[in-house]
Amino acid sequence: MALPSGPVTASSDAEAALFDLVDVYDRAYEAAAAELSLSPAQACVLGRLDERRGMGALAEELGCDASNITQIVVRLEALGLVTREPNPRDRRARLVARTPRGDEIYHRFAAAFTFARSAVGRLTPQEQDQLTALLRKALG
Amino acid sequence: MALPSGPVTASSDAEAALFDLVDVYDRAYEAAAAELSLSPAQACVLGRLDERRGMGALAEELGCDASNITQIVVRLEALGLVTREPNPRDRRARLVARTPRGDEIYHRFAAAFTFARSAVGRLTPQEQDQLTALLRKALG
DNA sequence: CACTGATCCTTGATTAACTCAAGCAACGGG
DNA sequence: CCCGTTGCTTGAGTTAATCAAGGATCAGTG
Repeated sequence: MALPSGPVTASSDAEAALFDLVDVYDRAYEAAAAELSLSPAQACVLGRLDERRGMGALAEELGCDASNITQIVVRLEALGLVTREPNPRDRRARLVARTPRGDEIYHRFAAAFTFARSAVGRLTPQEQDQLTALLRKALG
Repeated sequence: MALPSGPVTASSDAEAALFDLVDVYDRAYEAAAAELSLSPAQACVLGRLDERRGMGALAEELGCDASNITQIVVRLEALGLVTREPNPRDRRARLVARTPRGDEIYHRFAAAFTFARSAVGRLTPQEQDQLTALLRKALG
């Protein structure tokens, strides 16, 4: 289990609530991945492959070094969850795509990660809209 | 940079907003730690040492194996940020405490981690209360 | 007091994530 | 046909995390 991000001593209830949310969210994500024997990073990459895409695009979107993506994709490939096809338009590049098994595992992961769904589900539709608006405003 | 926790394809705006919040929060935490040449895990442990405490208490609070804490604390000790004193009441146990330098570094970290503070600061006091209530309800 | 089992922590081994530096191959403009 | 750039991989090194095993100490019991 990754150590939580915080808390820095919260100076308000709202900050403390934010921290709790982040902590529970992250732990739930990790637990859902673990149910399918995935690391959080593997689940994350798998989740970005609804469309096939290049290694570089993944690295940029995820804000990490390309070599990190290489490593994670190699492991996903070894698990039979993705393929790396040559890109016909550019022979330097490779297109990563989920296999049928990758699709299945990912869907099961998405089903197992109930936290965000059920958290939102505890709110009325109005409250959901309120929350969305408040978070968007807070995010600036 | 740790890969983000999600998104699982969000089925509502509220879920997407939750994900965005968690992502930005985690990245900000990591960036603040990096400013002080700390890993997120080191910052996390340092933040739990306002009072001196045992290794086991840290492991339990953080939900990880004791040997993980040993490792992190050893590095913090090598950096001169914490000490491991013998526990006079139990010679098996050791009490971890921040050094003055650990205090200083941690306070600088807390100052650098502005995300939660400034996010909440973008809201009026009423909105802050609303947000807190909504998050608490969503957390169940 | 001596035993016994539990507790506290460390060590060692292993895996994964992440970063950086270096390199290869292919692209594309002159 | 160069040559700089781009896309990705490889290699080396650090950290985090887990598990298994072990040493030392404690605490209760006979």
